[in-house]
Amino acid sequence: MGRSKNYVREEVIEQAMHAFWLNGYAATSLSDLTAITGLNKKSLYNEFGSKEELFNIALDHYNQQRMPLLALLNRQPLGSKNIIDFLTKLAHDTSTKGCLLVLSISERDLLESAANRQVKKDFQGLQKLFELNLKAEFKGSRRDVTPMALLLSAQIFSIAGMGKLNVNKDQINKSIKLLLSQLFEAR
Amino acid sequence: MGRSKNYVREEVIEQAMHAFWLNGYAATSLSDLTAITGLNKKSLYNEFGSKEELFNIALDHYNQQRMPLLALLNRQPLGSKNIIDFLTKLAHDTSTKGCLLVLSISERDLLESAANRQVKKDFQGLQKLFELNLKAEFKGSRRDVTPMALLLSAQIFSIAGMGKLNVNKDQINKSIKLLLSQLFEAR
DNA sequence: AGTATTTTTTACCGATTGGTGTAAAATGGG
DNA sequence: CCCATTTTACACCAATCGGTAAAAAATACT
Repeated sequence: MGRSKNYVREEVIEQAMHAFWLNGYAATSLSDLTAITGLNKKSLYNEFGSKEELFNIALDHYNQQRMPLLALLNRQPLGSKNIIDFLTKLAHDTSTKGCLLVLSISERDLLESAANRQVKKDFQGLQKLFELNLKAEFKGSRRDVTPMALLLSAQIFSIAGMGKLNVNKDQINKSIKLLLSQLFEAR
Repeated sequence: MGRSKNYVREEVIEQAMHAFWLNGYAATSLSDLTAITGLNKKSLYNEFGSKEELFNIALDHYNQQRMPLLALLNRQPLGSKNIIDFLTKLAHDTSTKGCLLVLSISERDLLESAANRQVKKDFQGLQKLFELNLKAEFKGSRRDVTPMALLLSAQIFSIAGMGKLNVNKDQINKSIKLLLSQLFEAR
C-alpha cells in the first residue's frame, strides 16, 4: 500500500494555524509554511489542496480549540453569569497574537473568501448567544437586549486590540471587569 | 527650472491613503498605487522615497484628518461630555473600511516599523486624553480612572470591528450609547 | 529660441509569489 | 524479495514583488 506519511495531519494544521495567526493569511508564504511544518510544498498540496484551503482548515481548527470558551455561553441556566465568565476568561487569555478570527476580517485576500463569510457567521452566532443569555437574565422586563448583546460581543475586538497593543494584562482584566460590573451589578 | 510636476502631492497622498486603508500595507502593491494615483513608479519614488515612507506619510495624513475628532477631547471644560461626543461621533462615522490605525497594528510587515510605533503612541495618547477627561469628571472622588479610560479608548477597536463586519450603523450607535449611559448617567 | 533642469517613460533587475511535473526514495502487501 | 503504490525531493513555471538605471519628453528661465 505504498509509503506511509512522514507527518501527522493534526500537527501540521496546528503549526499552520500558528503561522497564519502570527502573520496573517497573505503574509504567510508557502516557504513559511514548509519551514514551520517541516514538510515540503508538494506534500502540503497533496494533503490540503491549496494555501486557501489550508487556511480554512486552520480556521476550523482554531474554532475547535475555542469550543470550551464558547461552551461557557451555553451553560444552563442562561444568564449574565455565562457572559461574565466568558468575557473574563477571554480577557484573561489575551495575548499579543490577538484573535485569529478578528485579524482575518481585515485581510484583503480573504475579503470575498469562504473564510471571511465563516468569520462573519461566527460573530453573528456569538452575538446570538449573548442575546439568549441576556434575555434569560432580563426576562420579565421588556428591555431590548440587542444593543447590549452587540456591545458585549464587540468586546472581542477591544480585547484583541488591547492584546495586540501589548497592554498590561492586569489592566485589560480590570477594564473588562469594570464594564461587566457596570452592566450587571445590582446598584 | 525644468518641467513642472503634473500631479498634486496632497492628492496623491490622499489616494494612497485610501488604497492602504482598503487593502492594508502589504496587500497594496506598487502597481495598485500607480494605478490609483495615476503617476508612475519612478515619480512615486522621486516624491516619497519608498513604499514604506509613503505609508508613513499616508498615516500622517490620516491622523491630520482625524484632528477635528480628537479636538473634541481637548475642549474645556474637560469631562464626560467630551468623551460622550467623541465616541458618539466615532460610532456615527464608522464605515466598512474600519480604522486605518487599528488595521495597521496587525500588519506583519509593519510590526517593527516606524508606523507601528506611531500607532501605539497614538493609542496611548488617546488613552491619556480619556484619563484627563475622566479625572476632571470625577474630581474629588478617589476613584482610579485608568481602567475606565482603557475600556473607553479600546472601544475604537469595537467600533472599527463592527464597521468591518458591516453591522447596521443604527445598532452600532445604540450599543455605544448604551455603554456611555451606563458609565456616565446619573442613576 | 536655446538650454539647463526636471519629470516621465520604458525597460530592466534579482527575489519571491503560489503552484506543478517528474523522478527518486521509501514502504506497504504478496 | 519484489513490485506496485505512495510520499518525498528537486527543478521548474509564469507572474508579480519592490526598486532602479538610463534615456526621452517637457518645460521654465535667460
